Amino acid sequence: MKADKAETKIKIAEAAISLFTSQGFKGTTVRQIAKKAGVNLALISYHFGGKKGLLEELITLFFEGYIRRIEIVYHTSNSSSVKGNFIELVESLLIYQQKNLPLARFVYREMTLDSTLVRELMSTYLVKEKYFLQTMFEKGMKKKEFRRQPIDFLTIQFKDMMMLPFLHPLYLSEVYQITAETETFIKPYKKWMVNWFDKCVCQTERKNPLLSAVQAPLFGSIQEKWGS
Amino acid sequence: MKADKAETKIKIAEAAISLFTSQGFKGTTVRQIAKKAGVNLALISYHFGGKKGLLEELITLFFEGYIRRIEIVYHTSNSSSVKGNFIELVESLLIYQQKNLPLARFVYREMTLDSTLVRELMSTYLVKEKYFLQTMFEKGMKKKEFRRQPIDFLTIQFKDMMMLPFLHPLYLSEVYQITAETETFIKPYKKWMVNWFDKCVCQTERKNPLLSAVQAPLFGSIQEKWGS
DNA sequence: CATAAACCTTTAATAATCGCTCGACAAATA
DNA sequence: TATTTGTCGAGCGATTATTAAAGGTTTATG
Repeated sequence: MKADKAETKIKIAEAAISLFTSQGFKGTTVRQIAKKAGVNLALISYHFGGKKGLLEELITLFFEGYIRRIEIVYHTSNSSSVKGNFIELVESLLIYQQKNLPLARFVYREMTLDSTLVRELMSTYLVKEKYFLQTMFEKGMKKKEFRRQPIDFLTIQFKDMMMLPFLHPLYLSEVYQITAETETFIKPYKKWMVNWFDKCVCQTERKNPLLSAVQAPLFGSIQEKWGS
Repeated sequence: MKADKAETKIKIAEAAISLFTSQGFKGTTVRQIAKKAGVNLALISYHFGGKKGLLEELITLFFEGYIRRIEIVYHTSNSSSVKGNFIELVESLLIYQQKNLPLARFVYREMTLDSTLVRELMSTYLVKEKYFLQTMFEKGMKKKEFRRQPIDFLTIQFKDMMMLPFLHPLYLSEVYQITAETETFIKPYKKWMVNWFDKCVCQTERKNPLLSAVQAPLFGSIQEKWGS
């Protein structure tokens, strides 16, 4: 019996993601993957050119989609404020990571290792990510919308906050009974990040007495612009 | 020739930490450890009861020191403000992690896996850590020193910010040319975290006009209390 | 100082498991 | 029918962690 080629490939990939996520790449055997996928062991080498090829294909798949999301927001954002751009970005990336939660988790973990693959991925994708984020932050600073502050730390913290719930889901569920998988998570966490933008990233109105004076009546419309 | 027992054990532990950190636990073989430590292969099983025992001993060692640092600040802090307590904690934990940077990195990575060991460690150490942190945050809120906000997110973000530079040092050095190993790192990063406390955690003075009015002349002494 | 006990280290070997490939077979394609 | 493509079982060669047995060294005891 000969199933569809694409179908078995997907079955292998799904099984691999699940196992890599909970056990790590090195901690997972091709036999486990084949068994979980319900296919023959040799098909992994046939379709992906071996265990290592499977890993690279999965990681690349994740980062391609990840960077694409950033580029889309970067180029086609219709928000007038930079903070608005960022909020669109936050929403897009949270949804993307949540949809690919196990994949994201194991990719992020794997990226903490030392290997030539990791270094290649960093110079390919993460340098690009850094460029987009820092350009956006700088834009916000130039417009006096953001407070001037160390841009490296700012970028790193933003990325880290975006990554946190998907790198440590077991920690969140075991210690805090928070599940990043559910739909109910994204909303409050997004709100939390918006609050961080307001308090830490944006220019505080206190430093500009004039703006502070007119702030109250304008409050509604400004909020509208930024989205809820 | 027979070396000192403790000496051999330390050599093995150091080699293991180095290799686990860059290659991961599963990615490291006992032969590599023995070769790097310059000792016989069987000594690892002899001294640590096998590779797994070595892992558990190292992780436990790290968390024991980690929790002790928290407890010390928690019980013996001489700061009058809760924010002052936290700043002492930040400094103590940053130094501890920096002194054990490779160990911290591989422990944090290993904690993102699914295993009974990880779950045990979480319920043993991370639940305790959560208790201390949340109690401190609640104290700050009761004293109106901290703004009322979701305490789970607050605690998680604090822990995450404390962990960030030590879980992703390769990312920081490859993409940002930041090295968490150097002494020059702690100071600006600590400052960054203090700023986060001021902006995001603490009650803003704007909400209390009276305090705001007397703030300027008192500025010096308050700053003194909190430490630089 | 001599001897026994405890401790540390090495050699050699074991069983288990690893990723991967080969040849046969079946199904689709031409 | 001939060829390509997908699937499978069997098994290869290499490597894994671990251990048992024995040798060497230190320490305690008389």
